[in-house]
Amino acid sequence: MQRKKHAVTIQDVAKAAKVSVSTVSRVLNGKVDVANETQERILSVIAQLGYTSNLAARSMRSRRKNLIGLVVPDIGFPYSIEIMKGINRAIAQSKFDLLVYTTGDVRKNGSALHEQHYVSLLNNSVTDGVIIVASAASDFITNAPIVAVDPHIVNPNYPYVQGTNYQGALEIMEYLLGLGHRRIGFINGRPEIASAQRRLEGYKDALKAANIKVDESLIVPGDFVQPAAYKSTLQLLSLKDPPTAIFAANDQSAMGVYQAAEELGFRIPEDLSVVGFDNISEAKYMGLTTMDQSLDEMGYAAVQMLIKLIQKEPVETEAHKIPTKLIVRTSCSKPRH
Amino acid sequence: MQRKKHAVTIQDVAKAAKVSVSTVSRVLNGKVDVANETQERILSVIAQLGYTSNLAARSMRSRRKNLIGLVVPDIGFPYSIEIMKGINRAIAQSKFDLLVYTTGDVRKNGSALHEQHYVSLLNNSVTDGVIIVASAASDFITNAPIVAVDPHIVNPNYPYVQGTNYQGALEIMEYLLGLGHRRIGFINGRPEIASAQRRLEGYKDALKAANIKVDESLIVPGDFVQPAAYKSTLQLLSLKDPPTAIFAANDQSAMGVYQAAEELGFRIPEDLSVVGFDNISEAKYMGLTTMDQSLDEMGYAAVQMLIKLIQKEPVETEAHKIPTKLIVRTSCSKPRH
DNA sequence: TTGAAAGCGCTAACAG
DNA sequence: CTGTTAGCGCTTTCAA
Repeated sequence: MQRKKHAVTIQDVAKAAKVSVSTVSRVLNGKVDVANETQERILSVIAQLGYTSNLAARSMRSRRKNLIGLVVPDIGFPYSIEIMKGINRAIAQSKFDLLVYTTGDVRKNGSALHEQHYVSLLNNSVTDGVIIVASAASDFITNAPIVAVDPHIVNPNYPYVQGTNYQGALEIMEYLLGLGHRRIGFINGRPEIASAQRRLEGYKDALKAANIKVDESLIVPGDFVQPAAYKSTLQLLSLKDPPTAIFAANDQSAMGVYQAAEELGFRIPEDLSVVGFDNISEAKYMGLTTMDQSLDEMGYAAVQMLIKLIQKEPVETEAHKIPTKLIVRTSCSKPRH
Repeated sequence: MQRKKHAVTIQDVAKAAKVSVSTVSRVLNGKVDVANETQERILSVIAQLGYTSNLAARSMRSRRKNLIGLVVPDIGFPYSIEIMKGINRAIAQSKFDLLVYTTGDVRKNGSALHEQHYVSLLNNSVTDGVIIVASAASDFITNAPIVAVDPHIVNPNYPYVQGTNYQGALEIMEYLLGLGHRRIGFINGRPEIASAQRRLEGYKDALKAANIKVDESLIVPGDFVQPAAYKSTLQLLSLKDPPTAIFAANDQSAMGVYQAAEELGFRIPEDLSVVGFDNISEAKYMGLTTMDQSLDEMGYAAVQMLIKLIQKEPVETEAHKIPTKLIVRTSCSKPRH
């Protein structure tokens, strides 16, 4: 059974070591001006009593906490997980620890409105800086620095890290066009989100550059989720003149495309070439080509950036762009006529 | 640019609303004894100033924080991620939020020794209770409750949740023995960890029950990681009388088995049946059979249990056992003679 | 219904 | 080198 002792405080330690609390505080914070003998006595008392300083109290008084905050709506979502992997990697190499705050569900606390709340919660007290994932706010009021990863809005007024969505979309299209595809379907993302907008722009611009008229009937909703993409793909593939290739705005929708294509008896990639934005580990088994958005690199870069801000080192003012990369594990096919 | 205003405190709110801090605190905490008029005035000032209460200060004074803590060494590791998925699910349904503390790397702060530290850090200040993953300590001193998920040691002195490792191993063996396998290799886990010990026991007991002598040369180290399992599998498969099936103690080592088997030209499952403990999403593409440890269920159950403890509701004193389940996506083969 | 004041556990001057 | 003291921002008696 866990001992439910009343938590031992710095006072208890001071009393037991027969010194004042300030002396204990000094050894706790590694100040040099403490006699060796006293220091050892205090240390041994601390060990003996199993004392751990009170996070809340300490945070309230000291400037530096060596703690970085992360605000995510949902830590079980693959998207969040990828970003967290990168953040974790960077944290492991740093002297900072990480405190992740989550409500477990975007809907539980209507994220958009409450982002500011959570950021303040951490940043005004326990954290030296905060990373916020997929933020929708255009502004944040904090005294400690903040860095956003893949913000939803287009030009936020705070430092952020994002992928090269437009460039990536261009590359996907160049790849497909290079194989000879002329009718390429596009499964759109959530239209209000910046990254989805950029991907769509890339799709359109690539077509224009190739002198192919944009056929709006080939652009269908997907909302970044599988069911919507599935439905849209069924629709796309039953056109009189169906596309020979499909570009899905993210990994979830690529899965939806796969599901629909399989159901209709289309083989991938022989009958239908599919490229999905974001990365899917099973992609190679499904014949999909993917455009890796390197979410983990974004998380990694965000931590680096935040640490610089915390240490007041210079940071390039322009957004950190993390390059996307095309992963052709199973080649797409040329269109059949 | 983020406004770096000095954080707005309850004092600022009080001043602006022309009331005392205690009155502000009252409306903040939903006390009833506040005049409607005052209440509304304060609320509007709060909104206007963008006030967020200081987590640290608040934690110091109040008993209930509606916050659950989670201590994990590494949030980028698949094992941790699975558990966190379940925890996230449970948190989403509850009124509690989650605060995850991680150093990013087991090695960064020699976990075993520091677990107590991190638990106290959270539990003595900001959280109402803590979940600790893969704990190695046999005891914890805290004033708030704690629940361990998959503890490393055998009989910890605190509430915990774990899988049915022994039972699962038996089932795997019964499955393989039922197919006719008689020489079954075992890739061991980390021998000091309870779950690995139970899996090995299951392996041995199943053999004994089938009147097959345990051949120690078929039990090889794997340490729960791919490289070690890979090496051991090479060794196993080059015996004069190699096993016809291999039972890997976890998913990572199953990957190592796959890699080695592929390299030596063994086809799975035709030439070699492989069952791995824990779950691998690509398993079905690789011909592997898996025993799902349901790490996410363990995380989910841990939250449920912790919430009951926090609310001082009764909890079965005996450990929560989460059943493992065999996933036969691609059947193993019968041994060839 | 409200305010004044005490104090949570800690750090940071300032004396000695 | 060490102790005394003053708060950090908040909740919570206790009076008014």
